[in-house]
Amino acid sequence: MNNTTLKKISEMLGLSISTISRALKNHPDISEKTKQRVNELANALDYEPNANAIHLRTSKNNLFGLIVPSISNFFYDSFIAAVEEESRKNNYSLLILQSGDDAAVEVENIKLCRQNRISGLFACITSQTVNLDPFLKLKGLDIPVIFFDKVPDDNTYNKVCVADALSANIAATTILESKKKKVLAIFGNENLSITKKRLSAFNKTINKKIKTITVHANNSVEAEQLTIRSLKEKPDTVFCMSDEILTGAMKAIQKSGLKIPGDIAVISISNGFIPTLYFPEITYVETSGYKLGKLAFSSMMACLGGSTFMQELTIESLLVEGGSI
Amino acid sequence: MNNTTLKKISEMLGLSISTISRALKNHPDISEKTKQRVNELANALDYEPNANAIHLRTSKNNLFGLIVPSISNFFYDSFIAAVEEESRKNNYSLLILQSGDDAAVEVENIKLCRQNRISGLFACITSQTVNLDPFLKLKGLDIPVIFFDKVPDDNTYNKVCVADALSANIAATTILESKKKKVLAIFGNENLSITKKRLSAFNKTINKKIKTITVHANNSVEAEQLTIRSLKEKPDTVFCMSDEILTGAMKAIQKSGLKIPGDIAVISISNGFIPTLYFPEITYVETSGYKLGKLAFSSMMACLGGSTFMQELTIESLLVEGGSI
DNA sequence: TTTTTTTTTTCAAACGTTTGCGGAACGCTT
DNA sequence: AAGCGTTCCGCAAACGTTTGAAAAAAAAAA
Repeated sequence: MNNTTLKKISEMLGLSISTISRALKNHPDISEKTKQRVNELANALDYEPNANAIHLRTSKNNLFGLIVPSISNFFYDSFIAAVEEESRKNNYSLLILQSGDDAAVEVENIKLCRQNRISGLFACITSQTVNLDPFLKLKGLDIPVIFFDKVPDDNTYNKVCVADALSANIAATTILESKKKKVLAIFGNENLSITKKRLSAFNKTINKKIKTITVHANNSVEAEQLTIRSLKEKPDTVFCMSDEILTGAMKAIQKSGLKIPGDIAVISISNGFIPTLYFPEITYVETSGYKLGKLAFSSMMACLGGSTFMQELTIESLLVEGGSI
Repeated sequence: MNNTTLKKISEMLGLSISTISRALKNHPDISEKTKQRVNELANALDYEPNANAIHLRTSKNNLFGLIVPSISNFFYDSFIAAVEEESRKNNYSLLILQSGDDAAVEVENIKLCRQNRISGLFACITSQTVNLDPFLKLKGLDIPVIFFDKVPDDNTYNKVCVADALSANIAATTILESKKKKVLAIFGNENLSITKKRLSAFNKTINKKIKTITVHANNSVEAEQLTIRSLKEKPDTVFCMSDEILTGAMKAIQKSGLKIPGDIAVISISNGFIPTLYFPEITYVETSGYKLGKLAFSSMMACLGGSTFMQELTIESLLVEGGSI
C-alpha cells in the first residue's frame, strides 16, 4: 500500500495541493471549513508528510551525524543517549555511525553524513586519525563539528571534553591527602592525548611526594596482568585512569585476595557505573558521558545559532566517594 | 558555501544534467572522455549526491528505524552496535530513537520513522505498550517490523528473542547437576513476558527437586536488598535472571563477606560482560545482544527479500563457565 | 448594479535527482 | 544517394513538498 500524499488528498477533495499543504499547517489564508475537511481526510488516510521532500524543498535537513568508535561502550552509550534525547526534543534526528576506530571507515562515515546533508556533526575521532581534511570540508560547508572525548589537538575546532587534567589532579590530591605512601598508577595507551593529559597532571600533583609505579595498559586484560605484576612491589594504592583499566585492576585485586581499602586503596576516573558494582564501592572522579552529551548538544546549538567562536569546553569533574580509599 | 549539484557541474561543463548524472554512475551511454571530464570536475568540487533528492526520486529510502527504551544499556548497546554495523555494510542508514520506556514517546517515534519513510523497523516495545496499532500501520505500508527482546505476545509479527525458556532451563539444570540444595532465584518485574518465560521454565526444570526462594526485583537496588534479606535463609546458590539483577545480588554477596563459590554459588543469565568483572568470574548463560542484533538484521533482510513468513527466532543460549558454581 | 475590498484558492516554480525516450552526428553498407 | 546502425547526449517528467504571487470568489461598500 502506498503512502498518502498531498496530491492524493487534493484530488479526493477537489482542492489544489497548495491548499492542502497550507490547511495542514494551519495557515491563516485557509478557511476554517476547508481546514477541517482537510484535517479529517488526512487523519482518515493516516497522512504523514514525506520528510525527504520537505528537506529537499526547504534545504533544511534536521539531522545530526554522530560518529563514534563504538556504540557499545559505557561512556559513549550514555553520551549518545544524551545527544539522542536532546536531538529528539529539538526536532532533530540523529544518524549514528560507528568507525570501529578505523580511520578509513571514519572517512566513509563522514561522506555518508555529507550525502545526508547533516546540519551538524558530533565526532569522536579514531586513535589513528591524522588527516582532518574531511572535517575541514564540513566546516567549509558551514556544518559545525563538535568533537568530543577524543579530539584533535588543533584548536581551530569546537571540542567538549572531560576535564582530564582536573580529574587526574583531584585523584592525585585525594591520594596525597589520605597519607598513602606508594601508588600504582595505571594509564592507557601512551599515544592518546587523553592519556598524556591525565598522566602529566597526575604526576604534577603527586610531585614525587610519594613513590609511584607508572604503567600503561591498552586494555582490561593488560591492566589485570600489569596489576598482578606490580602488586609484588606492594603499593598501598591503585589509581586507574579509566573504567576499562579499573575492571582489569579490580580483577587482579580480587584475585590477590587483598582487602579494599584495608590492604589496598583504589581510586579511579570513571563514568560512574563500574565503581558501583563493587563492595565497597570504588571512590572515583566522575566524568559523565551523559553530561558531556548534553554539553556537546548545547555547544552544537550555539554554533547553529551563529556562534563562530571556537573553544574547548569541559564538564566539571567531581569526586564521588565510595569506600575504597 | 553551498553544496555542489549536478546542475552546477553541468553548467560548468556545458553538458546536460542527465549526462552528468549518467557519467558519474558510469553509464555505458556516456563516452569515456566525457566521463573523465565529469569525474575530474566532480572530484575537484567535492561533489556528494544529495541523499534526500535520490530518495525522493527513487522512493527508496535506505533507512532503518530502531526504537529502544534506552541506548545506554549493556544489552541494547551491543544489539544496536550489531545492527548499525550490518546496516552500514549493506548501505542502509539507521535512525535510532529512544522511547525512555514511555509508550507515548514510542508512538511519536514511530511517527517520525514513518515521516522518514524507513524501509524497516527494529523495535523493542516499552513495558506499557498495549496498543499495537502504530506497528500494524507500518505493516499495512509493507514496512517490515522486527521486534526484539521485548516483543508483543501476538504471533502475527516477526520477532527475535533470546531463548528465554532455554536459558533458564540451562541455568536450572546446571544448579541441579551441581547438587545444590537451596537456591535463591531472583527475577525481574512480574509483568514482563521475559520474566514470565524465564520463571516458568526455571521452575519447571527445578521441579521442586530442591528448595527455591523466589523473589522479584524491579532494579538493581531492589535486587541487592532482597538478596541481603534472603541470604538469612542460607541458600547455597543464587540465580539471577539478568545482568541488572546480578549486579545487585553481587553487591549483597560481597557485602556479606560470603565466598564464591565456597560459601555460595552464583549463576546468571547475561549478555556476557558483567560476569567477567568479578573474581571468580560468574558462570552465566549467555544471551548476546550482539548476536541478537545480527539475527534481527538477517531477519529484516529476509523480509525485504520478500519473505512474508512470520516467526519468532531465537538465538541459541550457551553456558559460559566462570568459577562461581 | 457596479466598484472596491477582503477572503479564499490556485498557479507555477523550485529543491536535486533519475530515467525513458527521442534525436543528433557519424560512419558504414548497399 | 539513400538507408541503417552506433554512439553519444539532451529533453522533460516525475518524486512530494513549500511558497510567493496571481487569480478567483465572496463579501462589503458605493
